[in-house]
Amino acid sequence: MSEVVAKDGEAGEAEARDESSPGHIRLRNRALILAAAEEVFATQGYRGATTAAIAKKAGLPKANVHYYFGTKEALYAAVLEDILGLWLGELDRLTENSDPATALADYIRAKIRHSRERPLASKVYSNEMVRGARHTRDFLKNELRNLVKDKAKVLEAWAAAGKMEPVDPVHFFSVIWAATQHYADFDVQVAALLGRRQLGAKDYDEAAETVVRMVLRGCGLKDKESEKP
Amino acid sequence: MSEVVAKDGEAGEAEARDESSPGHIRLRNRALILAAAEEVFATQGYRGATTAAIAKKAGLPKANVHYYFGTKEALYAAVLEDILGLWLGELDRLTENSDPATALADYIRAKIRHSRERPLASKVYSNEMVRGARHTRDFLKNELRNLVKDKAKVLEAWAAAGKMEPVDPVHFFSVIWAATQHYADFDVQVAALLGRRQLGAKDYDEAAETVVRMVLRGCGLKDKESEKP
DNA sequence: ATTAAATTTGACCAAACGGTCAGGTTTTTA
DNA sequence: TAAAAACCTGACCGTTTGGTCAAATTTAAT
Repeated sequence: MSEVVAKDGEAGEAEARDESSPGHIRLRNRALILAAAEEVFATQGYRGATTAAIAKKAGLPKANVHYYFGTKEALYAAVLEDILGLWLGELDRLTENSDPATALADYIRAKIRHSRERPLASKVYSNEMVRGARHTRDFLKNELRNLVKDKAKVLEAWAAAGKMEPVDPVHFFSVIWAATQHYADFDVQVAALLGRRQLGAKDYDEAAETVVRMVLRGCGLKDKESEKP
Repeated sequence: MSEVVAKDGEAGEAEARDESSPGHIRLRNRALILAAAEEVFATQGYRGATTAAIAKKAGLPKANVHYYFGTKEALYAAVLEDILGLWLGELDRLTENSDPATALADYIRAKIRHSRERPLASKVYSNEMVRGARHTRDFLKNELRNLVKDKAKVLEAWAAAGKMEPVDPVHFFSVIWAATQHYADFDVQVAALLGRRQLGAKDYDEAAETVVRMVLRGCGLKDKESEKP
């Protein structure tokens, strides 16, 4: 129903400025609720998330959640908006003038780091896609598609300059996103296969290097062991 | 709560044998309900799926669903059991004696075909993983982990024979699964990026070739353009 | 044909759900 | 400091949910 993005909300989960500034209560409570909602939506799904559970996790009464966000659907849209914001900024490293191997390796490592640091965001997004992207159709068809078109030009330029082999940009990015987000969405599965209770720093590093190697070689590039974040 | 697999259910969505055999009603109705449940669980999530919606899609009254499966959770477990069965059989192609490039390429193409033919199964599984694999913990830690250990030996043998470079088996399979299942779970996203309403045969073929190229080159193999299913 | 077993189903229930609201308290403004 | 705006929240409501059940019907076994 409601559509998302391009409304520029006020809180990205970060803190309000100092105390006792005009809207500091609103900012703080919205951030509390958004963080709680992200967790509950990620672990319970849209329908499984109850406003009562979100309120409890945020440490507020349920009516307060409705006071700030109105409906559950509006709260969900706000959570998604936060998440889609993260999505868009990360591809900046890929420019015609940068070195393909370095830029791609850094991008993949950044995506894996993101999977480690904000797995809940990835899970909410994954859930949204699996259920048919009802709240994000326009984002996919406009913002994200245009972004891929832009980056497709970069890939073409690199290929034209003989720096890499030509690739289909959509499938290229799809595989990168699938592989990197897998370590957030399926963390339980990977951990079980590795015989661990949780994934550790080393696991994420090895994951990143595996993906980097496959992607770089997949388009005719050599792994340069670039600087790791 | 309930655990899954290794109970060998009776219907894999297929038909009962002929009519008027002893348990033909049970078989037919269970299959109807399982198919309906897979669709509803895939598109609505566990909590979003209602027994009423499943019953309606199966063309039966709600009480009938409970008559055959007892609780919603038991029905969910039965659906998962069906799906996990598919999971296990597909890795058979990977044996020490087979050619790595051919076997891996065929396996990846089979996984992509699976994503195309049974996207709902993949979505139910994805949802289960994202939500923490509460019904599949034992499957992951036992059946699936042992399977990966087995196939790790095959990869080691191939590497020892100089047929490919050594790889971490868990990350290797994780990337393959992530990339292939992505075309089922995120079909809406890929379609949007390609500017289509739905993915077509050509899209899946190109996806498969992209993944095959990356995976084969990623472990030092040449693409042999093996027979496509 | 008779009985036993399996199947069908509308009606019903307690619990949980998203959402509302009136009346109170705190914060901000003037 | 007084008025206004923003914030808070227990209690409440209509709806939906998973699940039950008894009575009826159909199918299977003897």
